[in-house]
Amino acid sequence: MQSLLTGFLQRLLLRASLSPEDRHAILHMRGRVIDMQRGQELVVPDTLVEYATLVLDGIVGRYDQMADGRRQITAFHIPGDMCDLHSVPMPLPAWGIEALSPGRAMQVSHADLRRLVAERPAIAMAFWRDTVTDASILAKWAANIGRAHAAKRLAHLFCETGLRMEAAGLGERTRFALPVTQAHLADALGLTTVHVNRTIMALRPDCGLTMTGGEVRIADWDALARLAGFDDSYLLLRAMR
Amino acid sequence: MQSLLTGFLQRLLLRASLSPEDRHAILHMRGRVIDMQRGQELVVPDTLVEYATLVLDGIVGRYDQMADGRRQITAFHIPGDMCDLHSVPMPLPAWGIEALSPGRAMQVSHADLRRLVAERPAIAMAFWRDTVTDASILAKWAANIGRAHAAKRLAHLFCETGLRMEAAGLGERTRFALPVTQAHLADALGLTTVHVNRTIMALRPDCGLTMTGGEVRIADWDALARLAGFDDSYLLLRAMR
DNA sequence: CGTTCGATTGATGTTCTTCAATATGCGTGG
DNA sequence: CCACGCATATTGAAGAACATCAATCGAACG
Repeated sequence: MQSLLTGFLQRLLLRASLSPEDRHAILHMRGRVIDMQRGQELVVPDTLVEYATLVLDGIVGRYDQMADGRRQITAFHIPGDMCDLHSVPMPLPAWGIEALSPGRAMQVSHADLRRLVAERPAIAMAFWRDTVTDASILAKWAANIGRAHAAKRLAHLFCETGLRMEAAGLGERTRFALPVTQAHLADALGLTTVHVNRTIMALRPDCGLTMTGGEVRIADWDALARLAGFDDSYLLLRAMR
Repeated sequence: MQSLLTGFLQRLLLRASLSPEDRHAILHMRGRVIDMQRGQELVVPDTLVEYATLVLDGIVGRYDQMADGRRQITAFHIPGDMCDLHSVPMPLPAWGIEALSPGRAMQVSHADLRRLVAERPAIAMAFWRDTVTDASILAKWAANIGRAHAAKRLAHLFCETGLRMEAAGLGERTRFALPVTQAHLADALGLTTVHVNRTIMALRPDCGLTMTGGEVRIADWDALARLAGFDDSYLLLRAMR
């Protein structure tokens, strides 16, 4: 079980310092490992949850479901992310969480997490910081959706995901696995699948961007970052160093 | 100073239960009261902050500033909100905060807040919960911006603000002060001022909505809520009851 | 009384959506 | 091994929502 948790600990250590005892406590959390199918619901909106979900493999998405059937994805979670750590202080979320690709996850009970938080202030602060980081990314998504054109939105999302993957040790910023569909990208960016498709194809010659077989490759990172107006400070990767 | 803090305590108590000692500790926080002008910067992006800001009067906005001058407002903060409580665990935010109207605010030092959090686990949880509530609202904003047309976006924002005002004891959902400009609304909704103006005027006959002299009145709440597809669960007002 | 900021209006252009059809890949069962 | 079905990707044409540019109006304020 320990090896499954190293990714999560690594993520926390990006933005917090934890004592050996705290690290030990993180690595010895227990949970249930589940296999996920694409589209599988992990958290249903407005339903009480009793565990947080650590992504082990695959991509998981948080989304807002509208009455008319439209949906907005508000986060991509990559392996090592404890999605819905929010539910520890607030176990009745209005959003939903679902697997965007096949993969595996570990469900860690709120009872365990609350005990950890109560006994270890440094872990409490690290968890709080983790949800604040998530909020910082979400604010940037809102800005991207509200104020950028399609090409810039896509470019920004790919830059962000590349950096997050690299920071998590899951590839390079210019080459990483992102096994989601164009419809998922559309739901994340507030666009239609048709327009996402056309925009990605326009990005290929401009930035050497390809997305085939669930793998993203970025031949010209600088061109993509320039188009996106990308500034990584919102990822808070250096905030506590 | 106590009376200035009752609004914040009231806000926390919407979603948390605190012991008399905890309440006492909240009410006896100390801080510096400042007057705000419209447009005044409270937090500059990518700059270290050493205090959180409690809104006493007026409206405060969190925003993302893009390189090309465009800006996206990612939160409206009303009196009683401790904006940037996020900065307690993460004092180098990528976003900015500015006064959207004249008003007053109280700056509470991080040192005091961290001490409070370290000594009082219930307050730590209440603060964490507060930032999670903010994230829930932000996720809904992202969905609104990404997936709703202009009229629906505006209607949703007015419904949300009305309910939050009412919950904070600052008016009724159908009548409350919102002293922001149409340009602010545009920046919050990912639209232009021109389009906001035209859309508001279209909402007047449909939902009896008026916005004059910084005051919003909603004659037909049900029509507005229907248009917005409004469901208040994301405000988490009943989550901990 | 002029200045400034915000609200309003008009005309025109463009990004993106919508609707529809077709293509492609991939797993599954015959 | 091939045929089939399903999900995803791709392409085209037409229309709608919103942006842009530009001007005017109105109220607050020094």
